[in-house]
Amino acid sequence: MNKYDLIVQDIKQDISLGTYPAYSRLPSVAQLCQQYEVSKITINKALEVLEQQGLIFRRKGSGTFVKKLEEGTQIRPSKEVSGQMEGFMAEHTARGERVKSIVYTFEVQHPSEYIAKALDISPEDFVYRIVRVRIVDDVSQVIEYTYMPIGLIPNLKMKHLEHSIYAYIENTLELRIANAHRVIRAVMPTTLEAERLSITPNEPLLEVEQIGYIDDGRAFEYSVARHAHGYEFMTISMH
Amino acid sequence: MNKYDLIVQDIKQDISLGTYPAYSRLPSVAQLCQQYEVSKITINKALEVLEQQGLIFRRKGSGTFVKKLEEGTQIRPSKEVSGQMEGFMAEHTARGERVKSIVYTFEVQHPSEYIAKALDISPEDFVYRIVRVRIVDDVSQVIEYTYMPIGLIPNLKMKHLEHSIYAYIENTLELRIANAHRVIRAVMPTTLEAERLSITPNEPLLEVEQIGYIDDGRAFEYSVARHAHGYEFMTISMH
DNA sequence: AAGTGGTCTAGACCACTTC
DNA sequence: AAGTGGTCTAGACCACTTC
Repeated sequence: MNKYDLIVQDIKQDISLGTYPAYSRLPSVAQLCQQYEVSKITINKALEVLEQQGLIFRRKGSGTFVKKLEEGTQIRPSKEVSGQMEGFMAEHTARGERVKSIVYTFEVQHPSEYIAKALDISPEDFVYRIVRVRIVDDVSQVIEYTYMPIGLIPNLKMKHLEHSIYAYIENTLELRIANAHRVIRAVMPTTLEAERLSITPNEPLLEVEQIGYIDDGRAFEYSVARHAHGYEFMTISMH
Repeated sequence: MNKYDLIVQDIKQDISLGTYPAYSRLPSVAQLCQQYEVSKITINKALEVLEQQGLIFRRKGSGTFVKKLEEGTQIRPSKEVSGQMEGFMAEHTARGERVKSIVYTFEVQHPSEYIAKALDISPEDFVYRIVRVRIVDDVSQVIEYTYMPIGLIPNLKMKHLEHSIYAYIENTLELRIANAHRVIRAVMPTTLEAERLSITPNEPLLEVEQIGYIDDGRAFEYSVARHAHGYEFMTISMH
């Protein structure tokens, strides 16, 4: 673990315990350097992470302050702001929820031109096509259409789909998932989707189209997830 | 302008001109240090920015590589990944589009308890309540419900609403907008909204609920924007 | 004038990949 | 063994705010 990550965790804890209450000033960078026995750059990196997670704000010449948290915001011990890249399973089981999956489709086919482009492969390569509904605490939450190149993700089995594909990729294949590009839209469900999600056909869905990348830059996943039941996507943006 | 920002701009240009094509390796950090006559930390910071914008990826022990851009992705010369915090007006006029606003409501009132909490003010303070429809190239794109504390944003006038509130805040009031917390959902329009947006009542909208902050940590804006016509919200997340 | 955070340097050491 | 990016140090200088 890096020094700055440890400092991030420590300051996070101090904020969540109320040692540093909302609007209070953190010790100055110089003081934090002394306290943690590190150099200025290490403190700076830690504060940068905390700022990007929306927990503090920094004012040149003035100091670093604890942000007032909005109602219902939880300080996460993990690195993620809103649990984006952990995978569906990890995110929900971490909250103590029961997750099930119904797999409607699991086949291998040639990708459409659009998907081939997104994954940066040839239309003559093969991809898995997976259709799953994810069920959290007995409520159908989301229907996912996932495409993955078999060349990159070999030997994918039904049992992985029923649990976590991400765990298979990271633990068994030992690939490191790096980041994802997402496009978010509002859509209406098709008749089939409404049926599979047990919703009325006039409930809008939040569609998240995603291309996931591993750390060597290759796209390992193109997916479209359509979330029901007022699913919320949270994000923090810097000016 | 910082050194690293200049390097970011320069490398961006080299990528968009094809000097560094997709999948090619950038010069090593050491080489870039020589080339730009800066230290390693400066190059690192520049590459960090480019990575967060999704233009490159870095592999320890291996090098820094140009990412394959998805179809339709534009490299922006500005700092923003997806133009989140520039304000609606600036974002669209930058693209050469004509932007108009219809102001339906412009009044001062006490905030609801929920909005008072979001803005971290008392329910006895006053806020502007603004309802606007934004029209881009003669198409109604979005209806916005905006609440701002009059204590923080004094003397707001109709002419600002018709153009850019952000410009008024940054240029006239000289407040610096720092960041925003957003929650995104899919919703259906009300009958009134469908009318004002000139859409059918069964077209889903992308709702973006936002709290905007200035650089001293105070919330200057609570707003709910409901976007029509398949508006897309784009984001990049790191693992 | 004193304190603050932001940027930057020259250099060190490390884990990792193999250009 | 050589090259790579990532982290970290001790210290400098700067713009900014006034703790």
